[in-house]
Amino acid sequence: MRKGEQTRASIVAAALELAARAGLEGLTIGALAERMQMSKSGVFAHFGSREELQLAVLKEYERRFVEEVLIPGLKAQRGLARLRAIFARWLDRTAIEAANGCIWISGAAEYDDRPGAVREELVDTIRGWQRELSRAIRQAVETGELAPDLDVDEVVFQLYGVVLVLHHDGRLLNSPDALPRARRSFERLIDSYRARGAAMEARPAGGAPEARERQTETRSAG
Amino acid sequence: MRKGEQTRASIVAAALELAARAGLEGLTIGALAERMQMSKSGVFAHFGSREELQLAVLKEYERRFVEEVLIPGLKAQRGLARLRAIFARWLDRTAIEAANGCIWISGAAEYDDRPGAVREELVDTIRGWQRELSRAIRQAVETGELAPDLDVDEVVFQLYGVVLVLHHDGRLLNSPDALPRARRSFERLIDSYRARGAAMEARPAGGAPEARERQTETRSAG
DNA sequence: CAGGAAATAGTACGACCGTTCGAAAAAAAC
DNA sequence: GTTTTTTTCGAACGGTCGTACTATTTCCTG
Repeated sequence: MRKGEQTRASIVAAALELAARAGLEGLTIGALAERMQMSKSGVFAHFGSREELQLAVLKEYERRFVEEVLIPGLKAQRGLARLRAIFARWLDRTAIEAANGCIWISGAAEYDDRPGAVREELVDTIRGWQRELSRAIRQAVETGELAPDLDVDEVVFQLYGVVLVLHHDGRLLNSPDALPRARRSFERLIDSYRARGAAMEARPAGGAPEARERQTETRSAG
Repeated sequence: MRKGEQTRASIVAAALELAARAGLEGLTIGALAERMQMSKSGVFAHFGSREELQLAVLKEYERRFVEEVLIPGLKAQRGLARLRAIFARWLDRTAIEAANGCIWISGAAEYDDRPGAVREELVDTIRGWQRELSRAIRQAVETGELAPDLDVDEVVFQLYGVVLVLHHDGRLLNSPDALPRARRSFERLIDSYRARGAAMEARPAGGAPEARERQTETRSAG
């Protein structure tokens, strides 16, 4: 049964590239089969339905996203440094995707009105990512680097907006300035939320009120 | 030749509603004919091709957008008041579209990789709208309400991001807080670009982390 | 090297798509 | 009221889609 899983994985990888360009809804079994140099039914047999294929693509996309954006970002020191690291990687990835396309963003447009398993998976995934962002922001508040009275969800909202417009301008309008603008927008945003006055540098360890961090707990609904 | 134009106009109006939900790419002549209680070929004859239908929808959408957002906004006094009026109407319209869908935004995802007349029309229209935004911002600089050294295109970039994430969160994630968050994000953004005092020393952003005062209350999360 | 299981190919079906074409119906012109 | 133009219809075509079903090939194991 080893060959099957191997083939399936390479099909998903190819599907990921096709879906990045044409969207999850534009992903077609025929085109995928042609790209794999397989028959339609040969590809189909690995998933049983197109929807299952789309879900597999969505899960693989998330896996790579976490691997490329979140995991490396968690190596930075918790607080503003980590938030910066995560967001910088997110921006870089989105900018690269200006050549391909982000299936979360295209999927948001495709499935915002289309109920079903794909939409649910997409919503759950994006909510999960926003939860990770919230955590990073909250930690930057706890370290005293960001203002204690900020609205965490609103910061997430604004950060997401920066990424969306980066994708929009970079991909539809072919704006070469989009990436530096997104970076400056982030800095300006964070700057407006900086804690004022006392204690610019906080010490995570020592007499900190909260418990020790757990780096392995990245997702709640695994 | 009067009946024809009349029918065509009502077809375009119906197509606008269908396209708002399913996207320009999901707009189908069969579904449109059914909604109009006409035959497929009867609908088709008014446009000659699907692409021409999509272009007609795009143009009608822009006409309504200008009529509902830009024109009323121009009645406000030029400067920050006008910018506020325009953006407020834009947000309201986008929030309403959380129930339907904005074909500029869905179209951006659908056509960012698909060359053709529809994409060109979409890009031209959006660029035109961004140009109107630029003008309103520039006027607010000229009146002395916004900082003279701001990057107009970057403000447009950030404003567009707010609208995109409003649409995203409101429509995909069904977030009820999206609209007030978008409004506060706008106020915070504008506030960070306010002209400070009289002609002060010219120091662009980069240093001076303490230059801004906090006057918007961020803790009013209701 | 067998034999059974897993993986792939081939073919066909029904549904929908945009589009074409000629006839019927409706509207406008005279 | 008749003629001419415009508008609408109905049927059909070629194409692509996801999927089912049946062979055939390939792989793994005893």
